Amino acid sequence: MTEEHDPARTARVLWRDGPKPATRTRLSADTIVASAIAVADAEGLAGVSMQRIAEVLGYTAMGLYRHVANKATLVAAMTDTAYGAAPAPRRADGWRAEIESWATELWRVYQAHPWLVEVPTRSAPIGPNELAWFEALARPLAELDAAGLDVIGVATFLSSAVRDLARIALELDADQTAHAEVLAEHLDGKRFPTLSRLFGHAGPADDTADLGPALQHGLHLLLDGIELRLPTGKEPENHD
Amino acid sequence: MTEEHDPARTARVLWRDGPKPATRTRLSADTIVASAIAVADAEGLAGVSMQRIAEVLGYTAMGLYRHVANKATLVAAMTDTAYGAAPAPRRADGWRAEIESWATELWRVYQAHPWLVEVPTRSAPIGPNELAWFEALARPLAELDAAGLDVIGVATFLSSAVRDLARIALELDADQTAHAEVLAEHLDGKRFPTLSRLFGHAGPADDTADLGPALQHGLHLLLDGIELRLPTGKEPENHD
DNA sequence: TAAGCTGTGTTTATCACATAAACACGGAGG
DNA sequence: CCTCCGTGTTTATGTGATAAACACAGCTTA
Repeated sequence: MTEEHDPARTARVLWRDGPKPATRTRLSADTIVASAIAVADAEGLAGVSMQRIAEVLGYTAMGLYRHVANKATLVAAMTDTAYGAAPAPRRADGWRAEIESWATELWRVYQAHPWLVEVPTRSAPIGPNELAWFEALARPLAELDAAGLDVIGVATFLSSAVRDLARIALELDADQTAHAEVLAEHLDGKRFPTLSRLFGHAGPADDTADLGPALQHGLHLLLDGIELRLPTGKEPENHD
Repeated sequence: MTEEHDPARTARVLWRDGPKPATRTRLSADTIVASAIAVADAEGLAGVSMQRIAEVLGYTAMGLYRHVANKATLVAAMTDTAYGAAPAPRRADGWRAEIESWATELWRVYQAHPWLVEVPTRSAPIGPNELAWFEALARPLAELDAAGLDVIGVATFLSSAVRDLARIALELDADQTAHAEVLAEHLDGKRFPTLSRLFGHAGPADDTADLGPALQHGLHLLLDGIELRLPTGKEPENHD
């Protein structure tokens, strides 16, 4: 069991609430986080160990602890940093376009930092960037005046879908053939009629590897559902 | 870096394709998996170590390796087992009800085995139960004859949302107050106008802790979106 | 039925990691 | 100049996965 991830301490790093900027210091939380992200980008979260990061920076593992409390904190900081600045509002484009673009941008973040989906998120560490992303999605939804729309609920639903779709897509990316084999071997038509028909005999690898389309499609349906609730019988147009 | 999770080997355990049932053996993969699930239910995935499980069963850690290859395999087996049998088809109830019920059942699985959302899913290990769950969702969708509906895409989208919503709900459950504090401290109205308005000053803890509603709501919208594509101008009814 | 083979569990050992504790060194303040 | 503190280092501990060699019980076969 890992040590008791202290959320308050973590928050202080995430929001740069540290007490003093310190003096003659070579290392800093920011450089550590940056290196850790670089390593994770290249080798996945598994490649990030205190020793490894220290080594990359030319220090010893224990040196890092002067700046980051513990590994959980480091990972939390990496995470929030990796999300980066949330997309700027684009009211002019209309709410649908804005939300679709939001989802696409988030998808790109996961492509750029695949390890984000591996981050064990025990005790949701909500950092500034993560919050800003959420805000950027909630705003257009909130301005919508759709009957009985639960903004937080929808926003959570959507963020969740994006994250998990990204996770699956990245996993398949990494492990396509093995996955396809197992499936091919066991996907018999009696037990799984629908799936075996849909996947056909070609195996699903190619179709499912890029979940971008699934995201677009699901999102589209969801937005159609929202549009239904807008005032005035404004018919949902065909957005294909 | 953990050892190279061999999917073929894992598959053999998941699908019980093992070569021989073996002879005079006290331990077995099934007992090991069962104990591991029990431990995980009680203490989370972090509580599951080879030593721990062995100890529970009255053996040494290395003894387990005669039956499970490695820890990744064990976890994969735990996972598929924990999902349990997929819900039986209920065509009579209509497709909406069937899908809503599917989501609810899956949500319950996550409540029963919270560690499922912690499972690091590198290289999607598709076991029989997982596949059956997916089939149970894909079937009603596939029978739907909705214009341009990407069944696999929607099914993936929905499963993803359920899993990740469950993850978030469980995390908040575990860590509510700390989370609320951080939020309360940093959620200023200038940077996050929408969020701070929606959350109000009460803090979001109570509202977001139970994501069941968010799931119901998002699902509802999604289904509305699907319903729009059904043949004949069959108007979506109000399912509140 | 005795000698070995094989399948099961054990002992021992290694290595990777996180992190605690004591220590060392260099500059800032008295 | 001496001392203290901040910053990084050395040393040490504990946990976990898992390799390798070993031990023992039955089954096999002669």
